[in-house]
Amino acid sequence: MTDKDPTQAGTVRLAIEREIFNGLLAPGDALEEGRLAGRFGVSRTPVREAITQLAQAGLVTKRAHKRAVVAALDPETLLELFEALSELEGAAAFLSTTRMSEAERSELLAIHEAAAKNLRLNGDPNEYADLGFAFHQRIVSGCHNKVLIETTEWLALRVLPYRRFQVVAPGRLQRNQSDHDDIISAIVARDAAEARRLMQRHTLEQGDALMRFIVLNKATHTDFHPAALGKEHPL
Amino acid sequence: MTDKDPTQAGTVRLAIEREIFNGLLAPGDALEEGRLAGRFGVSRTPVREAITQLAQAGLVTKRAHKRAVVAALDPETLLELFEALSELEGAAAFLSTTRMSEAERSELLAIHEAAAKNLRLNGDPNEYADLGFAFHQRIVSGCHNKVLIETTEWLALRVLPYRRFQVVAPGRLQRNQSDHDDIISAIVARDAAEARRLMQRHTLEQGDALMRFIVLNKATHTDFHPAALGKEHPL
DNA sequence: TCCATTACAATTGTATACACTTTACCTTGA
DNA sequence: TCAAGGTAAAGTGTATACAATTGTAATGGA
Repeated sequence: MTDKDPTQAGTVRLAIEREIFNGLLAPGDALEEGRLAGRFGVSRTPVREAITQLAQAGLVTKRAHKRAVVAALDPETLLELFEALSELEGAAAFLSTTRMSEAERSELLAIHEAAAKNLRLNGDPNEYADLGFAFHQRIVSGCHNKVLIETTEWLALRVLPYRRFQVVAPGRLQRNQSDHDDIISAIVARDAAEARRLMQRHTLEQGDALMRFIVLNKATHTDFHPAALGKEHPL
Repeated sequence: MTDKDPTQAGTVRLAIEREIFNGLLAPGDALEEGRLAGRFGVSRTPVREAITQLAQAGLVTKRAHKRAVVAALDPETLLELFEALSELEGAAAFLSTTRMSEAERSELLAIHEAAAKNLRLNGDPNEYADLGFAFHQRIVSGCHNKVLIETTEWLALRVLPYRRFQVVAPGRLQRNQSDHDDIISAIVARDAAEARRLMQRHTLEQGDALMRFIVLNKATHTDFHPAALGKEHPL
């Protein structure tokens, strides 16, 4: 997914992608080719190509003769996204249970334990979030099916701009950790079917939690504009 | 997926896509921007944009400063593709079992029965293939999850160029039909878990059959070049 | 005042020109 | 004959110019 593309179009694409994940560019924001070209110091051509790629990836939407905008997911689509993602991550967990190498499994355990330690000692929540992300990623990559991995990451990418809204609801982290506990247990016990079931339910619940937060906090889309969370918006 | 895009880039993209599915452009073939531009009577710019889109969709591969080529799937990737596809179609079957409307269900039944009739009367094999495709498609679309549908079709698209190699092995059609029988039964009985299991196994077996055929018939990739099956290759 | 129409500005879509990279061929030497 | 190097051809990447379309605001009439 993150191909080292020495071409300017590739560089610009990564830069825009980064700004979307950073929240500098939020869902609904317009991507003007001319401005971006000026900001990045290139011509419109590579910018246009970058936007085309992002559009195909689903991160921005683009209709003929209209300005491209960062993809804004309505609650329904967000729910569908998590439903599909839960199936894919569940499948990955199923396959990973029997396919992970010993090294991969112990790395997964190490990540899980680091997260547990962070939680016990009331560590940095951002670090905990990163560990949680790593946890999911290792389970997915453990299935050793490049197509499945790519597809899963492709979907996960689309919800990434919304992850920043994830609020730390009371008890949410503990619940998350205990879910991970159970998943680890199933994997260690080589119970693939159970790993699938737990992983799927877990991802689905994550989506529900995010959805609930967004629906509760929104009047219009602009209300949960990431830039409103502290970052100043660029021209 | 098939957006009506009045722009030339969109038209060119559809045209190239069509040629790939037709076999006019086969896996491994190079896509030269200049030639294509000449053939379609446009400049290189929209052609280039079309290729970028196809590359992002996975139908062609493109590296910097190298000619874009129609994606050639090695057997390993093909297997991975079917494994992932089987999970998605299984998930779709699971969801469709409870979500399909009465109309959708009866349409699915009608398709299934038409296929059965075709098989009984030794009808046109191409028609049977079309009905089989429709069968899968209805089950997928019945899940009412646009993201899941799009993702599934996206993967199915990538194996489409290879479907033409599907040989009618003896007893293969009967086996296919009996698989469909069982899936229908599970859906009618509202046994979602069983529908998932059967659908997943079925898709996986389809992939195995295709794989087996390809591996048996290939010495090099060019040996199962679609153009070799009758169509003359375009310059 | 309000709405429709129309002209103008802003932005996207396409063509063309050019720079840079890769590929292919040809030469040259052993 | 074959390998290595270099040179020309071909092809991609980017910039720029222009055409086509859309957004916007001003103007006129009711």
